[in-house]
Amino acid sequence: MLDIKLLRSNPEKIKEALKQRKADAASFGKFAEIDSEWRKLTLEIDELRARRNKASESQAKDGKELREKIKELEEKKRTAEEQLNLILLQIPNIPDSSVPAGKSAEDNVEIRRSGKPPCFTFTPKPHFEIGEKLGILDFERATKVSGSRFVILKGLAAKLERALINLMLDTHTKENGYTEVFPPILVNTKSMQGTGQLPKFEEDLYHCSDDLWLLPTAEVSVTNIHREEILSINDLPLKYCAYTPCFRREAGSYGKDVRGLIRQHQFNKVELVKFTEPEKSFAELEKLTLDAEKILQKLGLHYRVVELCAADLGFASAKTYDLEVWFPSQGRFREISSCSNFEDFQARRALIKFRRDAKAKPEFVHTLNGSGLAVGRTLAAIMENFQKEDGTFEIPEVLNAHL
RNA sequence: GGAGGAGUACCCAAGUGGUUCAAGGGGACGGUUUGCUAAACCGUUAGUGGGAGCAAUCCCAGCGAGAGUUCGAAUCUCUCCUCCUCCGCCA
Repeated sequence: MLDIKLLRSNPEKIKEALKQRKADAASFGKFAEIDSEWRKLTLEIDELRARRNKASESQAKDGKELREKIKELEEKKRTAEEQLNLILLQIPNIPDSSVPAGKSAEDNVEIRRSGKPPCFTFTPKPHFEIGEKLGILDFERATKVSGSRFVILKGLAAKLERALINLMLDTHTKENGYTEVFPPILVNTKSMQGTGQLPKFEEDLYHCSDDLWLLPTAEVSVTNIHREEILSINDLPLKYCAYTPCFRREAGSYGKDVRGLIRQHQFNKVELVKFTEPEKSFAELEKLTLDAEKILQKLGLHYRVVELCAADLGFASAKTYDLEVWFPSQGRFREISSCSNFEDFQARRALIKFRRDAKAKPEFVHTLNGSGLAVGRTLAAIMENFQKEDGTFEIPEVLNAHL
């Protein structure tokens, strides 16, 4: 959520910024109108209430009339407030000034590369062929059990999945200084609103009974750990890592990546989340990205870091680096991690603040997160990059300690 | 799921319709004293959100959340949430 004061004082700046990310500026066309209506009502109500307070002090009898008038105006104010809130919750974050302009994902900027693509003396196979042939990936039965875009990992694949999770968690906790948490996987509506999944992206989410939602990413429950809290500056930066399954409906991606582990309704991910002071968040984003990269380096996978252009940024993000890993069967890089600085966008929605010292006014923290990494895609990348002509694949040395 | 109980500010806590437009204590912060620390004493302390104003400042909201009754609600009524105790069920 953006600062409402910014919307009042400088709407043009925001409209300009939103154009960059192809968001519709029309979404808050009525903002000014409704906002001034709201302020007018607020003033009127406050004055009436002041009069009522005076009247009740002297036990005068004209309070009834005032009460009815107040009730009427409050009703109107509530309506305006709801509309205003809906507008505010649907406006995306403003891209940071360092973010490159662009029209689409084509305009993302490569920042750096690590390693080299593997050379094959044969035509490399896609991971799902390798896995099905080895009997360790079973898409057919998973479809029977659940539906399309599900998989059953069997034997070595299941074991590798677990080893990867452990490698990631151990690296982030022991080497990168994150605190491991295992959060709820079902969350309430307020949490989904806090990080920005709702109200706008309901169609991407699984909604359960009792008004609970399945996590699309651990970002939601981990960031909301500190919702409506005032943190001490001594605790910053707070760094958490969490392994959770993630659930996405993938509405609107029919026909995309239909085969294999790349795009599943359920997948495992290790997530990194940080809470920082505003002036440190961009430096922390660089570090967080390096933390995620470290896993790919340990596994010996070829990857590149890409800075997303304004048009490709996620709803809540001010700046994002994607890590993309090489997939030999496709001859291209695919996203395996996304590391973002949300600045105070999520903190404002979720009311996460900190105090610089005992007397200071609370300020919003900055929140960041990144995948460290998407586990299924990592497994797929290992199978493809380290495959041998006989249809088997090598297991990176570093995983042995975790198998 | 059933039956009870509770939720007041950073913490503990008084308060069942109008000098409580939220006592008291602890803590925290500031000060006096002191070579330093502690103690003692004095003072400050609901944070927050919102509105008006160039500003000093003024006003409004707020006792778990929301609605209601009333001239007036922490206090009465209803709904919901959370926690605790007992019973039942359960990995």
